[in-house]
Amino acid sequence: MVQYRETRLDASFAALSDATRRGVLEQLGRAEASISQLAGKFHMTLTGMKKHIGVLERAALVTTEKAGRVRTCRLGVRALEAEATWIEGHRELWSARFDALDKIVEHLKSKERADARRKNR
Amino acid sequence: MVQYRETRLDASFAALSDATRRGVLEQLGRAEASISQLAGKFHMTLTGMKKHIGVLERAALVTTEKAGRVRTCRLGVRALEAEATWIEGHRELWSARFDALDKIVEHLKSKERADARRKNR
DNA sequence: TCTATACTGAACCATCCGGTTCAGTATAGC
DNA sequence: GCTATACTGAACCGGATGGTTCAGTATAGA
Repeated sequence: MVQYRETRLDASFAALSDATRRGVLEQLGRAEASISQLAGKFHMTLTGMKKHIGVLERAALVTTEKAGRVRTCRLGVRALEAEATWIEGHRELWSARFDALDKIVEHLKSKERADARRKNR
Repeated sequence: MVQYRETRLDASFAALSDATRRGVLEQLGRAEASISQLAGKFHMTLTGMKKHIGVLERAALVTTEKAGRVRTCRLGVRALEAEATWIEGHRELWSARFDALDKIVEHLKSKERADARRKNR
């Protein structure tokens, strides 16, 4: 039996799974932008881009603010923090296993070398 | 104009966007397991779990090997490496911005304090 | 006031997703 | 050889996704 309900992570990883949205994040990392600017840059209709922004906003990766006609998009504060934490937590698991594997391989190699020396004597 | 085609990342983030699959990764971090064992643990049909494993395998997060009737699943070597790299690369961007923000806030605060002192004089 | 711009929302479409059932194949063990 | 187990594959289902068009509202600026 396993606990598996972390909807915030669901939303963010889903948001990150689209190359256009990762591109938007990259873009917003350089400078804030309006929806129509982003739509232009990614060759997409305004409506299409607005949907992407909606996804990023729901995942709290982006925040937006409307002034007059223009909605300006910015990177969300604390964005990617939870995701990085999750991944790093699990990388530790992996790393431990790799280290163990490395040691075994190293051990085998040194044994091999010893055997070779013995043979050449 | 922006480059946005990195299908490997697409696949992994999509794989990670499902809580069941994240659970499976966690589980496989503790011990390797057969598909039916995983299916049992996550209250799902064999077929359903097999699909999840397929997704994880295509994202190279998991590898499997069939011996006799049983297909054993293990964490993939180098799993999560690319994903962590991407996220960390972008967190740097964020961090830089946060640091800048922190400085501004700090500046405003100290100014506020100075104003308060001046007023109280 | 008129017009161009910027967004918003509804509706539609094809495709994918998470899950199922059901029918099949292959192997372990008596 | 028989049977239970473990997987595989096809087909189906409802709902989400990524995109569009079209029609609307609101605001900036001449």
